[in-house]
This record gives sequence, structure tokens and C-alpha cells, in this order.
Amino acid sequence: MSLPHAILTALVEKPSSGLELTRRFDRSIGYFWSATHQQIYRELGKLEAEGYIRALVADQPTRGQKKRYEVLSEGRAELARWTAAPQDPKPMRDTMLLRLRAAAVVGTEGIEADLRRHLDLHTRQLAEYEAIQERDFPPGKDAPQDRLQHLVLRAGIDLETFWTRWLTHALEELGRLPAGGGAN
Amino acid sequence: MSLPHAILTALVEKPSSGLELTRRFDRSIGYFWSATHQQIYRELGKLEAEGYIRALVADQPTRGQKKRYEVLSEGRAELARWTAAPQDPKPMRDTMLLRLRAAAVVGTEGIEADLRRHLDLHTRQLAEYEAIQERDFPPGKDAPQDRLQHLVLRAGIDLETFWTRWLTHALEELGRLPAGGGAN
DNA sequence: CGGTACATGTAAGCAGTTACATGATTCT
DNA sequence: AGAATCATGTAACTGCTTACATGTACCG
Repeated sequence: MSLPHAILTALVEKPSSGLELTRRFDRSIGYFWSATHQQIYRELGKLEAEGYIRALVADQPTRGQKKRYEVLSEGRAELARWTAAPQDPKPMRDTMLLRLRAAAVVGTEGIEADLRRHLDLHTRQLAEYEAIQERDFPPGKDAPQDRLQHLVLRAGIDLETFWTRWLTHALEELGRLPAGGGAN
Repeated sequence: MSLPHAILTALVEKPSSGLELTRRFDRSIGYFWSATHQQIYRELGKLEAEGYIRALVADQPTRGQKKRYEVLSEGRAELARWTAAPQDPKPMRDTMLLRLRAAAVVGTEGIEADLRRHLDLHTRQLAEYEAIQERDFPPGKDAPQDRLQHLVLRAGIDLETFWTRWLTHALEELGRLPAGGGAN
């Protein structure tokens, strides 16, 4: 039940239309909670029905017409409630780790190329995060309101740093292996 | 499409019944691909129907009767194919990061306790991983067949290390904040 | 007036979660 | 015989993904 709250957060930060939200999810919020435009439109409908947000539009027509949504006080209250409520961390689910475990029994044939590709993708993502950090959080001045945003960005940077290091290490190990088939 | 391959991997490592698989997912494979017993039984049925695995049982009855599955050569081939096939990394989805971003606009009230709780949970998980490392991969001897398994375990250790550090840092930042309400 | 980009939506399907049901075995 | 545990399943639901549909505005 996180998507509605991701949308509420985005709308509190700045009232937007569905497509604007979609773009913002691609840029910033989507870095840790991705969503497609279909999910967003569906969820906007629900949030409006529940009285958490309100559409500002010249009423009548509905398709192709731009709608701008804003958060109502009930929505803001729900977001605050959700933020404070305890939630268990979800168990990790990572396909690459699973594939390496599978490679241990069926052989490492072919996985190296994809490890390299992932390393490249994570390296790019890391560079993107670091560019954002330099732009939005230059060293020296550190406004207290921005501390939380910076903290979240730093999680992204540290995670991508972890992946680039781990993938590099994995490629080293793979190169040192007797090559080809797995155990059994 | 990862669950069937997680199950195939587990079954290649060791033929098992549904419940045995469930337990092994709780202990080891589930550390990076969790699954409940309902998912596992459903998926075992599909895998059998597709001719990837075979049940060894005294035929007739079905409920309450223990079934042991083994992987057929088609299943092994499918697993090898899947392991080598390129797959894009899934965008991250983390609720705690989302909550912190929400806290930046609706206030940090109440989130600190859950950050502490998560720090505790991740600290325990890290300790569990390190215990496994000491038991299964003692320093010094390093059989080449085990290198891949160790690599995967190390990913778990490094990830939990990241979370404990980041959560500690987050709690420090939170304590240094003007307390209570967010921006706006 | 035809094409492209903008903007909002519908429908179908799949994967994962939660709650519940049922049979078999073992222990007292 | 009754209770606890082992073992296998069914059903309903929620959330996410993929593919497609429809309308509007603008540009040449």
C-alpha cells in the first residue's frame, strides 16, 4: 500500500496532472518507487473517490483534457498517519543473485556478459545520483529542510556504489573460475 | 518469472518435497527470493505439467501424502537457458526511503521508533549472515565450487552492512533536526 | 488536413499475499 | 480416541505489468 502514499507525497510537494506525475516518477520519486502512467491514473481515481485529493478542471469532458490534482487535508492526514505507522521491511528479491546461485549448479556459461551490462547500468545510475547531489546539495551549505532529501539521495548513492563494487568483484571471481559447467 | 527458476535451482541442488522446499526457502534461498508454501505448491504443479520436473510417489492419493520432486533434463536445460539470458535489473522499491521523503513534507513525527526497529532487524540479519559465513566459508580454505555461493552470501552481508550504517546515520540526522512538523 | 506529441484512460493477465480447508501421521 | 504436527492444497484478493484505445492541441 505504498503507491497511493507516493502519489500523495508528490502532490503535496507540488499539485500536478497525471502525466506530470508520471514524469516526476521517472525522474525523482521513481528512483525508489517506480510507477507507470496506468498505475498512476488508476490510483488518482481511487484517491479522489476516497476524498484524499481533488481535481481542478473545467468539469465536463474527461479524455484528453488536462486535470490538475491537489491534496486535501484528509489526504495530508492520511499521509502523516502512514509515514509514522510501523512497517516491516520486505524481504529482498534479486534476480541476479538468484541467477548466480543457479549458475553454481548449471554452469556460468553466458552470465558474464550480463554481469558486465549490469555493472555498466549501475555505474551510470551512480553517476546520475552524484550529479544530482552536486547540483542540489553542494558541500558547505546544508539547509536543515533539505537534510532528509539528501539522506534519501545518499541511500541511492551508497546502494549503487555497493552494486558496482559487488559486480566488479563478481566478474573477478568468475574470471578466476575453472570456466564453463557447474557442479554435479 | 523467477520463482520457477528458484525452485528448479533448489531441486537440482537436492530433490525435495513441497514442505522441504518451503523450509529451505525460509533458510537459504529465501534470503534473496522469498516464497510461501502456497506459491511453491502452485508452481510445482505447473513445473510438473510443463515436463520440467517429476514427482516420485506411490501414485494414487494426493492430499497429505508426501511427494518428492526431481528435476528432469528439460528442467535443467530451461534453468541453464534462463541463467544465461539477459535480464534488466528491476527498479528499486523501498518503503522506508519513501516514508522519509514523505516525512520531509508532513513531519518526522513517529518515524524514529520504526527506524530504530529496522536498524535492530538489519543488525540481526547481518549477524545471521556472518554466522553462516564463519560456518560455511571459514577463512583460509576456499574450494572453487563454493566461490559463487560465497559471492552471493557476501552480497547479503554487504547489503545489510549498508542498511545498518545508513539507518544509524538517518537516526543521527533526525536527532539533529528542528523536531516535529515538516515543510509547508 | 495529416502527422506528431500530449493527455487520459480500459482490459486482460500474472505474480504474490492472506485466509482457509483437508488428509495423514505420530504421540499420549 | 483426541490433540498436535506434518503435508498438501483451494479460493479470493490485491498490486503490477503489458497491450491497446481514445481524445486534444499544435505544427507545417
